[in-house]
Amino acid sequence: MPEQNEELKRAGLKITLPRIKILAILQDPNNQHISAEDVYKILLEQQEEIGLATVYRVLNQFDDAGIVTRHHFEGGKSVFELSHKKHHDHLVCLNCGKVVEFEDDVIEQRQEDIAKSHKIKLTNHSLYLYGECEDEEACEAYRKSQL
Amino acid sequence: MPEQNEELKRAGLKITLPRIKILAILQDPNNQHISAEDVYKILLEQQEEIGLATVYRVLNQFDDAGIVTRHHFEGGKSVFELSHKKHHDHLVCLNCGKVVEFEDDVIEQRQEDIAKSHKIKLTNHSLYLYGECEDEEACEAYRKSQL
DNA sequence: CGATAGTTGCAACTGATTATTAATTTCATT
DNA sequence: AATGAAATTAATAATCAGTTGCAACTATCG
Repeated sequence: MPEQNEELKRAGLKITLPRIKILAILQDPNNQHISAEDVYKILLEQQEEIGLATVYRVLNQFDDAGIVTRHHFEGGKSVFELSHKKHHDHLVCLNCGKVVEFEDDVIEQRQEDIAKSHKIKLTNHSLYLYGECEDEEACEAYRKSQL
Repeated sequence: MPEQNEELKRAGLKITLPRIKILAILQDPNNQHISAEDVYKILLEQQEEIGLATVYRVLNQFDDAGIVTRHHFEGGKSVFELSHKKHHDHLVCLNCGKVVEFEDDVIEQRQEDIAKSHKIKLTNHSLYLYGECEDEEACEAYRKSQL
């Protein structure tokens, strides 16, 4: 009974095969910031009998339970990542799709100040930086490795 | 021949009724940060014969021409605003939907630094702050005024 | 005015996500 | 280990925002 089951129990979710499998996929370091479709594809590759709707449903439950965090990167579809301990924002290369996580206390503080100055209590925010790797070699190599 | 026609001409677009009407709606101070659907609704209220697809097409053309800027607020659908001269970010009240524009040079600078430190050339970014008005009276009043 | 390239409205389509529902599975209790 | 209620599932249809193909129209230039 691996630690995944603990996580599910803590969230008040029954331990089912789809949930265990999906959680395992999310825990794979290669799959940080993954879309529902891509989770589904991996499950199919693993010969799992699962419906795409179940993947969406489970990811939403994980989000509600705080197990994962949903992000809306450019490109229309949601991506999910395991909830870390600490807050962070994202820097995305539009060429290779690489995602860098960062945290910046100065920015965080300014956001608070700005909200306060407009008499709004901040509940959350989304900050995404988009750009292009300066090292084109590495960028191209990474892009190819992701297909 | 109002100034709208100039704007369209400059963008290399023919001056047609749908484009003039849509541009006029965008220029109304009440309609900053408006969705395609809402533009369409206003046109219908004005007894205009127009298709929703045309609204989407025209807004995309305006975006390409730099006349409007597209934003992805929480909630799935895009909103558009007339392109201002200077860059700014947005602070949104999740209760009443009020949108406050702000600019902060410190944040802008930190973003540049962060991107540079990760060897990524920044092309653009999206920063949205979400919260709740502290003045609940005013918030509620504003919310009602938007229906 | 007449030609033509750009536009329009409609309807059908897409891609991402959610709702419905009948069947299956978990799990606390026998 | 067997049981049964409640939760969960797979499959399918439905939805929602946005796009596209196309025949009919129209702004603009000569």
